[in-house]
Amino acid sequence: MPTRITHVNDAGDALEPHELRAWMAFLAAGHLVDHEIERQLKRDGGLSHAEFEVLVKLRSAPERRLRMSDLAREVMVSKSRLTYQVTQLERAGFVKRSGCATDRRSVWAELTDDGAAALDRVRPGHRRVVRETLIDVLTPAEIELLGDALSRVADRLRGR
Amino acid sequence: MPTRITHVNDAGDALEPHELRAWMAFLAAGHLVDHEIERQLKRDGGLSHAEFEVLVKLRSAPERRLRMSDLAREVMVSKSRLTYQVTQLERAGFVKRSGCATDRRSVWAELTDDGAAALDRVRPGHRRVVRETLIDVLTPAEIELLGDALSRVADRLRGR
DNA sequence: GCAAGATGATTCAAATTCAGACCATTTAGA
DNA sequence: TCTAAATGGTCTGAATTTGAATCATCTTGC
Repeated sequence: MPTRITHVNDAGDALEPHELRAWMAFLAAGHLVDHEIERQLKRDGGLSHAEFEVLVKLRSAPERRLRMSDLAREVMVSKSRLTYQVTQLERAGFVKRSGCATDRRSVWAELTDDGAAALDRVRPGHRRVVRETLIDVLTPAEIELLGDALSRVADRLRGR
Repeated sequence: MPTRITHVNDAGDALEPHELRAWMAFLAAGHLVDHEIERQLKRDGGLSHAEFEVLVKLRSAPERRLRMSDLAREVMVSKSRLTYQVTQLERAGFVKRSGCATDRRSVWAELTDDGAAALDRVRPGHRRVVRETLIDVLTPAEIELLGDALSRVADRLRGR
């Protein structure tokens, strides 16, 4: 047990050593892992991580397409940022936009065959990086617990 | 290496459900927590997260100052990005640059009193967000394990 | 049926980030 | 000592991101 705490952990209190360590590790790991991911995707397919995420979400969507705003929510980017990214992906021929019949405000973003192919090209390397940087460094128990804990963290924040 | 492999987790193989879950949670939690952090710092002190990190590192450095490149390494930011950020912070009066006597290539970035004050202003809110979004959502055991596991992940990547 | 407000998406200018070129030291080696 | 390579920082132009404003289309309540 660490030093005995005599008062309640009120919001705003300094973090305790263990908490601070977890926070700093969380930050650093996030930074570093993302940096590796970004590097690999750029090198193997000229994609940014966000663009990759867009393609991934589209691939697993029904009919390989999603409305812009749903896509933005999935990938967790702002609408204006998504507009830009999809424009880039469209320019590359990986995504195609089309109007939505039932709601003429919305726009479908649909994965093209070229987009699917691009995804296939980078995916093996992507998986390798995910393994090498994160998964293979953790024990099965840690993977389990990390999944539980961070899912809870994410779920909390989504419901805001 | 045999080419006969059918189920071994060779690099490049699809992630298993548990692994995928951990990976997605890691990504999502990182995104969402950082978003909250960014929001609070911007609102309470007009600082970006990276700028805040710069001030934090400087505060705990001897004489409240660091050389630009050491600072960049600490904050895990590219040199050119740090140059920009420090220029902004200097403009705001939170940091002061000065030449280094022993190595005339280097530049000291030093935290000013105004910078320290700015830090004091945003810190309580910052801690609150760290608690609310991450720490308070985890059990002590999870905090412990998260710290261990992600420190290992980060350490691995630093040594590249 | 219709005005007020919500929603979906894009646009614009300003701010930030990136990668690489560049300049001035410093360091190492022959 | 001289020179080539390494290091520390900045600068530049292009790319990206941000946040607010805008536009068009739904939705709601009356």
